[in-house]
Amino acid sequence: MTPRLTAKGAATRQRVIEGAAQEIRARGVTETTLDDIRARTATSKSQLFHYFPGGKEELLLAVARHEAGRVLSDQQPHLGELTSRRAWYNWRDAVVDRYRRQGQQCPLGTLTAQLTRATPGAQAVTRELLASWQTHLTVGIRAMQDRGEISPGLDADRAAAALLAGIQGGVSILMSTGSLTHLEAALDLGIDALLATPARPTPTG
Amino acid sequence: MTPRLTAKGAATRQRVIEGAAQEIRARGVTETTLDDIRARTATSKSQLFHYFPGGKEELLLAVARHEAGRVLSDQQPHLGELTSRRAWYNWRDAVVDRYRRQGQQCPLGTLTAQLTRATPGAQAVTRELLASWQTHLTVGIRAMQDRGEISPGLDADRAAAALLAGIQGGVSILMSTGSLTHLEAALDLGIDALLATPARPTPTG
DNA sequence: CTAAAAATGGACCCGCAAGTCCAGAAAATG
DNA sequence: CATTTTCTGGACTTGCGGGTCCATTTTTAG
Repeated sequence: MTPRLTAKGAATRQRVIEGAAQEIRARGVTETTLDDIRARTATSKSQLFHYFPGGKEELLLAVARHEAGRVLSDQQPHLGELTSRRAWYNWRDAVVDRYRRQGQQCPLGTLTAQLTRATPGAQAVTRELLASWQTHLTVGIRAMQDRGEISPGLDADRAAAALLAGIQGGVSILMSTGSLTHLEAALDLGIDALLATPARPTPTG
Repeated sequence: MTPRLTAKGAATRQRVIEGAAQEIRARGVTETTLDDIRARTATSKSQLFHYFPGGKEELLLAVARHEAGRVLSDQQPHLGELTSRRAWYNWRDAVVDRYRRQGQQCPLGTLTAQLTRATPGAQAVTRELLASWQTHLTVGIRAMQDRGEISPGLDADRAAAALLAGIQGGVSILMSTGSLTHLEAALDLGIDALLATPARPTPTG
């Protein structure tokens, strides 16, 4: 079934995925044809189908996975150590920066939008990405609660969900308007709401 | 240029738009062909091009406009009179309800994602929808500020932007996971944050 | 009632892009 | 080495779907 890949083969396969990702970022999923990918990655039609027997759909899914991986790694190390107010602000800046750079191209969003209907696998990619992202946030909130910087009464997971929603929405608005203001507002107000929570029952003194 | 429409013609045109919207909701933009629309609306190819000389793109744009209109009207009358705490909660419920009903089909999102690259018009539709939506929220926040229920120091427009982002993100997560929790969390925490704002500079006695 | 304009039906064209196929080169294997 | 497997090139097929065209019917207008 799955033919063993030689080093060369694995390299080619990877080259195709990355080239496809670039092409999709540059021109959009719907506008990208296998021939475009073929041209950019200096491969032949038979290679594409050799490494992705499921055709375009399988290739797009691989690209989606690739892009999903980048989303979180681009937020590291900040996302992994949300253990101080400072760390939260650093993370915020990393997120804003990442999406400022990315601009209006959202490969993953359009990819999944494109694939969701067809493949259950694509939906899983998004689902896992979101879950992992949210977990990181929840862990961060809990850490702050342990340090007494956020009220222990707050539902960490629910707060993380809301914050994540704000980010997603900010990004999606960025896609359609080109403006970062919503993303920034969502992050700023979201984090402020978290950190403004009285740590302990107002231990003033 | 634009041929005058008879009553019959206008009706047909409208039928096509609504049928196309249904088809797209049911099967997704990319999967929907002119022939599907033709079949569902009991029209002929020539009619499609008669009423939408610009072809599929023009038709999709019309559908996008149609769907955009529904987004806000579905939130009325609540969205237009956010002048009490009660009203805010009613609006919240209306939003959640609307998207619960819509489920994982987001015609507008996929439509604009599909069109944005091509037409500047599609981007304008989204932009205007978001702007109008946010304005309603801002007006509501200001109203609450006037009534002394929200601190006058709060930046109403920025808060509205954050809330809107949360909704957008909640919806987009709903699309990819089928779960309403994020939308609810974003709305609940967002509104709570607004209404929890001390009305006046803590006039405690 | 009649001429013009609009509405409709549906056959047809055409290009594009996904997918197939086979033959030949390169690499692994023993 | 030999031979088996993997990798590569590229011509070819094919179907689908957007778009065109024209003939016919229906409606409007004077």
